[in-house]
Amino acid sequence: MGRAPCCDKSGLKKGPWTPEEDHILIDYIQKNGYGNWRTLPKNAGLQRCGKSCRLRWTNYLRPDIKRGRFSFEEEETIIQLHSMLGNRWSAIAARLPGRTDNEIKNYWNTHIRKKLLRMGIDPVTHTPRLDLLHLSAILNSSSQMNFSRLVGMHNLVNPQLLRLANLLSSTQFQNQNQYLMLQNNAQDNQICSNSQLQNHMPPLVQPCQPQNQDIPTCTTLETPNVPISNIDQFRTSDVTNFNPQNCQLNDWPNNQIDVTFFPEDYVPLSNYGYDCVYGSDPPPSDTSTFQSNGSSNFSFRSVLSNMSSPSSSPTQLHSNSIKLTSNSTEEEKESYCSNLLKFNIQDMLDVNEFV
DNA sequence: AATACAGACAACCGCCACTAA
DNA sequence: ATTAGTGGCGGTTGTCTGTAT
Repeated sequence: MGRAPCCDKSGLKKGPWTPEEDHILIDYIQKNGYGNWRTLPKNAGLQRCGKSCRLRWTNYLRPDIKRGRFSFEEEETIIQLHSMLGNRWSAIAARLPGRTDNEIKNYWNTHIRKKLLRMGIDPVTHTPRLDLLHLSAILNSSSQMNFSRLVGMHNLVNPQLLRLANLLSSTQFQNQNQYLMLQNNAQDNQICSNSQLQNHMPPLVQPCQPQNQDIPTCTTLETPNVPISNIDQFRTSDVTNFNPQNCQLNDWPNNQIDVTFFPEDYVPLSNYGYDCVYGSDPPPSDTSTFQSNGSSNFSFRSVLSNMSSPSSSPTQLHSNSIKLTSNSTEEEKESYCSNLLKFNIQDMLDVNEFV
């Protein structure tokens, strides 16, 4: 035999709380505390479910709640914590005094998430957009489907997108090692569970197993000869029968890519194309060819660690030449954030095209 | 001025781990 | 040992408000 039901749901009020109800709830809790939410509404004389009372109190009426806009420092903290903890809003809220999990969750979904997307960053993984990465996986999907076959896709997909995707694809195999290393570190430090960690790493190369329903599988592209000018069109195309095996072009020897495939001003990137404001390696001097076998020194890990490592922030974040305060304007803050997480690839193409 | 649309956020829903009975 | 309620959490929805047309 279990406990009695928490409340009889019939006849209980739902929807927005009135000031009178708030007053009753505050009064009651100030006098009696909030030990038992089941009996609280009845004792207080509220026609509400105990759960509703608890939510109203913890998310809105609690005296220690800080109302108003999030400061830039708070926003920065949320991003860092989210990169470590994922959508564990209560855990994030525990590190932001005066803020509730609900408030942080709302702020993330309405502000931060969109901001990261605008910057070309996947708000779930805190790495460059998953759709771009997945496209890179498509391109890298098998030994038979190497980079040279992109030429056959030129009229199907935005060439710039292909270039970006290939750029990212070159990092995939390296990421596997980094993932394993980070996983071990996470286990050692007990930062987060493996499943959480996986959510923060770029996908391993798993062709034909999309990580996200929105993302086409590798055997897609049914609408040949239809230029796809941006990623949204690509994603919404009816693409089911494309078979890379049917590509007619020969492979380039030694997996070396003709430099003419890249923009004239292209320079191989360090740090996976992230232009971290601190610690990025200088570009290699030889830019005549580009190795597509993942031998370049790009590193998403640097991004992840820069965003997630408590030691890297806020000190280093604040080391930027632009000093922001709580009074900084929204534009200043956004500009500052954009610089923090700027892609080098933005130098060679406009990522916003794909957002 | 009216309408449509988007953004913001409060509140609800459903699930899960814990635990009282 | 089992059952079922409680509290907590994350995801989603509903409503209000501001802005654009």
